[in-house]
Amino acid sequence: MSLSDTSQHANCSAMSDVLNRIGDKWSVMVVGMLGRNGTLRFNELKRLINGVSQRMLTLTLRNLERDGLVTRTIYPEVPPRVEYRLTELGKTLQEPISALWDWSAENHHAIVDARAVYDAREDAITAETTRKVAYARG
Amino acid sequence: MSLSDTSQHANCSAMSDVLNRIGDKWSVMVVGMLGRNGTLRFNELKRLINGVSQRMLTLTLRNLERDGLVTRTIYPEVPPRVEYRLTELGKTLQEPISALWDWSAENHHAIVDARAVYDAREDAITAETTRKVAYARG
DNA sequence: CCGTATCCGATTCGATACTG
DNA sequence: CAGTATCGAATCGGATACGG
Repeated sequence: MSLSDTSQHANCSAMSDVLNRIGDKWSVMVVGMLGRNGTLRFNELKRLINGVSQRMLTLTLRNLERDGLVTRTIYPEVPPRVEYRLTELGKTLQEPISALWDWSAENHHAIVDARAVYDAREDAITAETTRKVAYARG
Repeated sequence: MSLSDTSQHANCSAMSDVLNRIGDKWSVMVVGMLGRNGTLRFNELKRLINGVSQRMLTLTLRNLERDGLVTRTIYPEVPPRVEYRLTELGKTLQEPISALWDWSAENHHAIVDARAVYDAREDAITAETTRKVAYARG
């Protein structure tokens, strides 16, 4: 099934829960990092992924593990060591995510520019309204 | 810049806001629908996208317009008619989104299965804990 | 028809503190 | 080191009502 095959009748809810996970910022980051580095420990991931909190990294990794995209290996040592890596299924996800990543990098500037144009226009409208109000008042 | 080029030094926050929009379920749906159908009116989109509220569709379309991915054309008629279509930039987004969509369709079952296995194991652990507690009590 | 405005419950997420 | 638990602020998002 491809996008063009997906008729109105196809149940989009099946895609939704996949997209909910895929679309999650932290999940994308984790898959990206594990894809590049192979195997990483919890705190290595935490350091690599800028801005993720311990809580969110834990939740993200649990969800990815639950979905069969990441394996979690515990080494019963002191201090404890836990290693994460992509499963075979997880590796297949690398390609579409990489495509999205590339697109983001390539078009980020265009989007930022478009936003600036849009916001400038919005501000102009607001300013004009303000002037009209001021005129009505004056 | 590709995924493999993205070093630890690269600022991931640039990707983040792109991914925030891309990862949004409704945005993906809207881009998918507009990509397939070319031009759609507000209520056509609302009907095609299962479960979207008027509020969310409006917000999603505004954000896509702001990001330069969608154009909004108003025809000053009675009753009013507003048409949405992808910009050139929006069309380039179709391919990576389509790849992700295909991956979702292809691997949805594997993920659901993995979740079932994971949850069954979790339940087993919980049950065992419960038994131990019951034993300790009894 | 195509929105905007408002309310409000649900969810998210960071911060913090604590554990094996 | 690698988590878990809890709390509160913030955001999300549906429902509803209203407007051009």
